[in-house]
Amino acid sequence: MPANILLVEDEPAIQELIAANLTRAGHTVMRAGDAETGQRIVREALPDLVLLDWMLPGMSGVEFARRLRSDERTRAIPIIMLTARGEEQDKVLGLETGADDYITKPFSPRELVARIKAVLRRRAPQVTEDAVELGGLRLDPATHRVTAAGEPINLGPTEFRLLHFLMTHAERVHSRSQLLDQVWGDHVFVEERTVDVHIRRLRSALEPGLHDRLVQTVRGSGYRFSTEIETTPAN
Amino acid sequence: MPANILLVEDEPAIQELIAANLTRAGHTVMRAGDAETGQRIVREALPDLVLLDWMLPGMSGVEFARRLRSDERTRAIPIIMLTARGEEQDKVLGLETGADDYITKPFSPRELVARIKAVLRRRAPQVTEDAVELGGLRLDPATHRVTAAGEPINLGPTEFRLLHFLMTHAERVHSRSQLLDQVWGDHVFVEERTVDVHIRRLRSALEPGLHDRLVQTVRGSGYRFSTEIETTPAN
DNA sequence: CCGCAGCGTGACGCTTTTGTGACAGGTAAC
DNA sequence: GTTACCTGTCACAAAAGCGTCACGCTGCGG
Repeated sequence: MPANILLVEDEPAIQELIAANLTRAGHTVMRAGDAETGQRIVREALPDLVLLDWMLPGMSGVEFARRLRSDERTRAIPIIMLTARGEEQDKVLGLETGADDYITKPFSPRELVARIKAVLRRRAPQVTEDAVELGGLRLDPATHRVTAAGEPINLGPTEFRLLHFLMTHAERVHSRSQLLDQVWGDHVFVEERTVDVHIRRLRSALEPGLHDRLVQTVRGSGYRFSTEIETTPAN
Repeated sequence: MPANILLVEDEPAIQELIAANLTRAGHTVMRAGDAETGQRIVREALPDLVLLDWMLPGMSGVEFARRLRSDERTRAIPIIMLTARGEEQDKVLGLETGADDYITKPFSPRELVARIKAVLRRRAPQVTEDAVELGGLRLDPATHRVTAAGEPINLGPTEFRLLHFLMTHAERVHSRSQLLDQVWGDHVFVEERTVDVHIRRLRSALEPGLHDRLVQTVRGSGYRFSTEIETTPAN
């Protein structure tokens, strides 16, 4: 679950260290060396989370947090306070000012990443996806199961996502490039023909000669999931 | 949302004051003047929440909290610490020991009731304390026992909690990070792969080749407890 | 009937994910 | 103290998927 994180920290060495760890964890990091810069970035970029040093030149972290909370657009942005040992009594104040969590320096990179994850998840409660039932097939994201007339069908992760997408966008034709974007993600780079191979694997996993017809080829365009089985002209 | 609340407070006047307010808010209040009495009540009555004075004769509040957390049955009970001004640095210690919140004396009755409500709501998705019976396995939180066809199965605390969660949320796939949150707790930071190890220990504790199949791996997603044994594709 | 572009298919290294055994602390009971 | 668990974390082994390729088939326009 990658996020845009604003790091407000005046100490360059610490800033660098933290940023490196966050990047390695898959997050995008924006940096600010002082509160003013931080505020500007917040307004312009609307980060998903703010990592905020307690001691800042010019404006204290608490004041920074207070301003974030007073603006409607930035009110919901989670804040994690960074405090040094010996400022511990301030943690309490930090929490009361509206920080969602705090970490005492020095901290382990793992703890930092874990707390970020926890805060982000707390803010964005997971949406439970509903099961799809179509053409005698049933696909349930919650249990990660696919069944045809009660009989379980074993699919690999990619096949599962592929079928899920096709079923939730049934009757529509999707080009290989569309499928790559939606199922693989728009950041990955794989051959378009790879889609063909997974379609094949998906078909052979479904009951051959029966449900595999639900996954149809549209020559020159792409693939489609359809409950209307194509009639093979008996010529 | 009325609750059974245990109040551990040695000062009679304060005890009386708090109890009156809680009762007026619709809660049931049990009182203890010292830690020993408190512990006994906790074990016997399993309150929904513990209001815990920081300074206690005999045993500190932190020690009290620690013991609560170390017992399987009382682990999930939320704790709110009561601290006097000037003990503020201890708040941090209190939080880190496992308290869910803290309140500084003197406090307003309204604040107290509000915080109680907040903590209870946060803990709201309480798992049932009833025995679970599923797939030939029986797990009883009350007696802390697991049996398969009458035969007892020995599990460590973590394995027990893990199995308990999986069984009470059967058929559903849980990612490692979800399991860490639900079984270990949000404030614990351990490697995700630790889940794997405990799954393995859990499996090998269950009857090999038989009940261990109930704990299933969903590659790329996580784990699942299911009575529907996965069909191994007969290739 | 031919050629060509599009698609199906089987095979094959390779990477990622998961299982497993071992180990160093830590804790509670003794 | 000592003993017997638990626990979290490794490193390594095993397994399962994945992406690509080469080749063969198919349908369509000439």
